[in-house]
Amino acid sequence: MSLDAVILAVTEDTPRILLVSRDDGLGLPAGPLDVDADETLTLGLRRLVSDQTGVDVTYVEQLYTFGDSSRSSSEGTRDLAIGYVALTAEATTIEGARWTDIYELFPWEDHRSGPPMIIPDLIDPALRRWSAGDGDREARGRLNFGTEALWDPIRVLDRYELMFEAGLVSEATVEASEGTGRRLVRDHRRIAATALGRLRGKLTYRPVIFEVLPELFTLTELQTTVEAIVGIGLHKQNFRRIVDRGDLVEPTGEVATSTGGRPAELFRFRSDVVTQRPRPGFPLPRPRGL
Amino acid sequence: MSLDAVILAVTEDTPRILLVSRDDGLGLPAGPLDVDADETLTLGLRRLVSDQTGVDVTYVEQLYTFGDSSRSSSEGTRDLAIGYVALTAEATTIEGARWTDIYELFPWEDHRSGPPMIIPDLIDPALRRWSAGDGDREARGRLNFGTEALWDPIRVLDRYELMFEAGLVSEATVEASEGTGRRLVRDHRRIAATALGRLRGKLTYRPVIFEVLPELFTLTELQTTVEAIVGIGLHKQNFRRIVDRGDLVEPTGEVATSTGGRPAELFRFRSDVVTQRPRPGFPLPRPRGL
DNA sequence: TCGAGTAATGCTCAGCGAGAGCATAAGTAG
DNA sequence: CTACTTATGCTCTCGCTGAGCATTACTCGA
Repeated sequence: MSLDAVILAVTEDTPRILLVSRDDGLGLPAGPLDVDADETLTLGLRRLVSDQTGVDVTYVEQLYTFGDSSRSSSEGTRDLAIGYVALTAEATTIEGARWTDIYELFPWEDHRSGPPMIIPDLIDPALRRWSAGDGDREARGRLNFGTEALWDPIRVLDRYELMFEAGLVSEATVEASEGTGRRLVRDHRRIAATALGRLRGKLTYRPVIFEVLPELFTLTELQTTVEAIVGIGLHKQNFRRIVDRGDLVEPTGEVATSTGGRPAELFRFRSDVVTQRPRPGFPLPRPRGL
Repeated sequence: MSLDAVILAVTEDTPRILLVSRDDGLGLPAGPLDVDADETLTLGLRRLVSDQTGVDVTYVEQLYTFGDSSRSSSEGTRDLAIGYVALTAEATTIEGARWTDIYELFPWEDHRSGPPMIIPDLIDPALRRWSAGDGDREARGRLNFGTEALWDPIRVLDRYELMFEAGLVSEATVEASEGTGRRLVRDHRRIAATALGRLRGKLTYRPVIFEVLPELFTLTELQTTVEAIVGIGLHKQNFRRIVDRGDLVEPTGEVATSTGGRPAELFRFRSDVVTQRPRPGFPLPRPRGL
């Protein structure tokens, strides 16, 4: 039984995932649960991450338990893996661990400056070839990579699985096209996709974003951090309106010494929103067509 | 390592959970994974449910993996339990298994005819005693059981945990007040709460409701089934509008031989919505105040 | 010192969707 | 034929969302 951790931080508008070097390539921090030392699974995960990377995470959420027989190491046993997402402010790692832009793993997921070129240049043509004539495949292609108006940030796993089925991403045992992002060992890239989708969804109803922000921050920093994770650009004034009305932050009176332009006020997270509002978070623009 | 299943069906406007009799009381169908026989965890769960209850489920979704040391049976090992939600049309069970109205477990969750009396009569006073003077407790009480306008159907687990902390529900090792719903063995009632909340949320973006409906149904049957699970009443005409605009169903031309009143047309689920819309489901009325 | 540049913050407005109610149609039971 | 019941259609209002314009408060260079 192993614990696999997807650890995310955001620095300078870049969402980064913590990876470790293994014999067979890069992978997630992962390892067995120490049943003697760790009271809970969450504590086990924290210790494991700390041991392997030197990073202490602030937020932990269980993702999914993977246990198909394709994971079995030998007959009569079953390798279970419990996946986790964890958040933290970016910190220095020990030897063997490194922060990597998560969009290196999923280059089609970053739409902050419009749809990335990899979609029209590489994915769309490949999907067209893959689905030629098959109406169901065509519909899935359209839904997942079609018009920008239908783009749904949370469907990360659906898109990854579509790419996988179409032979566009490689996993440990399956070779596929090049140029579609960095591969990880075993099914770790798939777990990372699950994590990114889950986190994007969670942002809309829980204030988890503040786990990756410093104590004090400007509204612009808050916005660009949200955008980094969600992968789409947001309207500045409307974003402020959401923050205001949601009572998510409180002003501190201090201002940031900015570089050029009017100085921004510094804000602090109001942690008691969670006992005051049923779903405190950042509602994303809804994809059109329900 | 065990698999625990929360199996739900809806008959005659009542959401029912499938329970089995054990030495120490009622509980969820549960048992170990057969690593030889079952290729995947999901298949293992289906077999287990079928063996213990005689029911074949149509939809299975993994919920959560529980593994704190409080579950350990002995030193040096760890009892893991993977919880699942499953859906099916209600079917006859074998001896020892029975369908039970899920609101017998959570009587405060059924708001289809307004707030249930147990809230003002029993829960509110008890919570007031529990939180007397403590501002944070008071805020949590208000948020979870306060005004009907803030009632959020998906926060089932939050409410259960609040009840538990306030000594209002019993679990295996913890005695509490009477009259607050049927108890189950171990932490099975908590798992059921997790399942109900998850399912309510899922309804809003995935067409899982059709897993508990027959092939053909009227719009009223569809609505009452949704209401049964969500636990709140919905505006009839607006519900139709959602169904129409969401392209979730298609007319069959046939009509139901109803009892009294104008006959209703029969509809069928359009299963290809899932490849056409990013989030096909039934948006619930949002709680006010974000 | 002044003007240009840059970013923060304030305000407005059109369009859409959700919530709620009224009106009509099409059956059944006496 | 009438009263009753349920299904279905339509409308209207309000609030929220998306989008843009305007103003403020700084820095930097001429």
